[in-house]
Amino acid sequence: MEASPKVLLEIKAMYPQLSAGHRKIADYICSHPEKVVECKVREIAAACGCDDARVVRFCQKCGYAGIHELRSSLALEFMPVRPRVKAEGNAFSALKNDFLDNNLCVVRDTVSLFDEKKFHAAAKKLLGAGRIITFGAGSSGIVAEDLHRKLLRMGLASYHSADAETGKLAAALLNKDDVFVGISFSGGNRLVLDMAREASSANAFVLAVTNFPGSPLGVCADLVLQCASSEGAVRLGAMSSRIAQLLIVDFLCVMLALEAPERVEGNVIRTHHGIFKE
Amino acid sequence: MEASPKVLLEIKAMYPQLSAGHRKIADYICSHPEKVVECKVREIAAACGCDDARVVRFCQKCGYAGIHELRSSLALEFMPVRPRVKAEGNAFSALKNDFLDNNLCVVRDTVSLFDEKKFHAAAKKLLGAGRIITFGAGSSGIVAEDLHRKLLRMGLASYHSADAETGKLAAALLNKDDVFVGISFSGGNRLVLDMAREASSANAFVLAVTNFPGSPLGVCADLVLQCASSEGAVRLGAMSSRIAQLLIVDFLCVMLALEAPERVEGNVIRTHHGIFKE
DNA sequence: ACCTCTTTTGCAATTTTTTTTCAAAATGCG
DNA sequence: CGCATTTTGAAAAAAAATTGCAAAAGAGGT
Repeated sequence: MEASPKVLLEIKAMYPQLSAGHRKIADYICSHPEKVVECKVREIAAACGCDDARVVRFCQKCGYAGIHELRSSLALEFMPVRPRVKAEGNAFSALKNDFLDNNLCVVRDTVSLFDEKKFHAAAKKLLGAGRIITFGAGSSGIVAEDLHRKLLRMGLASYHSADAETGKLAAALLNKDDVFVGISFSGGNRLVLDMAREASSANAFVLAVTNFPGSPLGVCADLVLQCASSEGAVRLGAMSSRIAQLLIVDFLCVMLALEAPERVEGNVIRTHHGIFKE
Repeated sequence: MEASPKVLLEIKAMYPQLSAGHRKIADYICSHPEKVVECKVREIAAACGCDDARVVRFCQKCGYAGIHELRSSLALEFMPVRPRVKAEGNAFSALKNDFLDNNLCVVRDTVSLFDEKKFHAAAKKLLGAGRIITFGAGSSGIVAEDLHRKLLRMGLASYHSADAETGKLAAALLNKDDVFVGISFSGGNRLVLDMAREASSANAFVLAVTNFPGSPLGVCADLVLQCASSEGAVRLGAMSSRIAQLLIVDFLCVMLALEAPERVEGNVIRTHHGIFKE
């Protein structure tokens, strides 16, 4: 899997500023970039059901002088020989590469740990839940909040409080049809743990998202979704763990959407329409 | 080391059958293949000290209909094949692969847009700021909160409120040494925009994190850090955009740490110690 | 809902680029 | 040296890309 060429990224970034007709061209180009190189304007226009003038104007709107400039910019991105001058291994690009590698690694490792049975079970539990409480401390808190938001969006009775005391109170009031989702990198955070135990003794189902299934939280949970941790050279706050946790939340939502498509239909559509209004 | 493109090998193979004038063109093309893509016939001819007709005839002699065919054949050699066919497996692993690809793509694309000057400038502004306010609506809100946390951790005077009214009030009270960080996928969210404008007219520095530099937020900002958008097959809420935004926040923090190591020393240690307590 | 002002669009004209034609010059060959 | 073939550049022709313009569509403000 390759990174997309900058030219296409730029075009995608222009999307909101484009008219419907121009968007059609943008779509076509992004999904068939090779056509830009091998076809004449006329043919691209035909494929997009419009006049050539529109294609040319599209190029101009995207900052190119015309089709020729777009063509060569696009093609040149792939030409390896290009400026040997790029031999510069400057500090910034080295840093960038480290950062990239580190994050790619987290994504790959976390996804590779995805387990069908566990996600399936988690999705089922959540969909059948009476109430759901999500909680995480520190950086994991924002992940908990994100999950909460997504659950709400699907019409599930989710609750989230950043305040541990309030959350603990709420957790104690859960019952056996309910689910508590605890998120913690280490699985050892006291606030999350207390809440999980509270929920557990109220007979609620405890779902844990953590890097360490053998941690106190993992042990106390009924089901653990595991993140991969990466020991990046640069470690500053909880950088990559948050991303791994979010990947789990995202994938969990994909599973929810598959199990209960009716809950998302409307939302997906609404999201699509709303993309450019947020 | 890369294999030479077929087109060039073919040209080299034609060498013995070429006239002196044509050999000159062949040499030129083989040593500057990118020129074929980016230059007009006229320019290539000039570089070879001949008329354009000769260049066209050269192309024809090599078996191409004209310069256009040579151009596209050459460029196409480098364009990634688009088979896009993914290895089969069960439905779950297919889904997993899609999900993985999509996320790897977001990471790669976003990192590829990292611009040294911009990050440097952003880091400098933040370090020199009197006060900092971060804000994002919806999913971007959690990113804003995450950034806020990290800034605080470095001892910077950051402020964040999830409530737009309060935030707007705070933004209006900024002054020229202060920074407002607005985060929005589309760059068109009204709440973020209002706040950014408020901050802007108070003469604060406006830093935007958005996928669309040309959006209202991007335009109103003094500096834009751009995320890459991905057309995931699965689009549910703002999945990948959040991750792209977090990558930017993370990298920004790496830059801050580089520019002002003294601000992190203590914290990094504290963080390391605290990992298993969270 | 209505009107104004801006943007988008297709057509046709224009300009630019590529290709072909043609006659002169060069080259090969006996 | 002279004929046949190839190569060449200038200019004509064709093709492709771009621009101007007026009509249509859309956005924004009453």
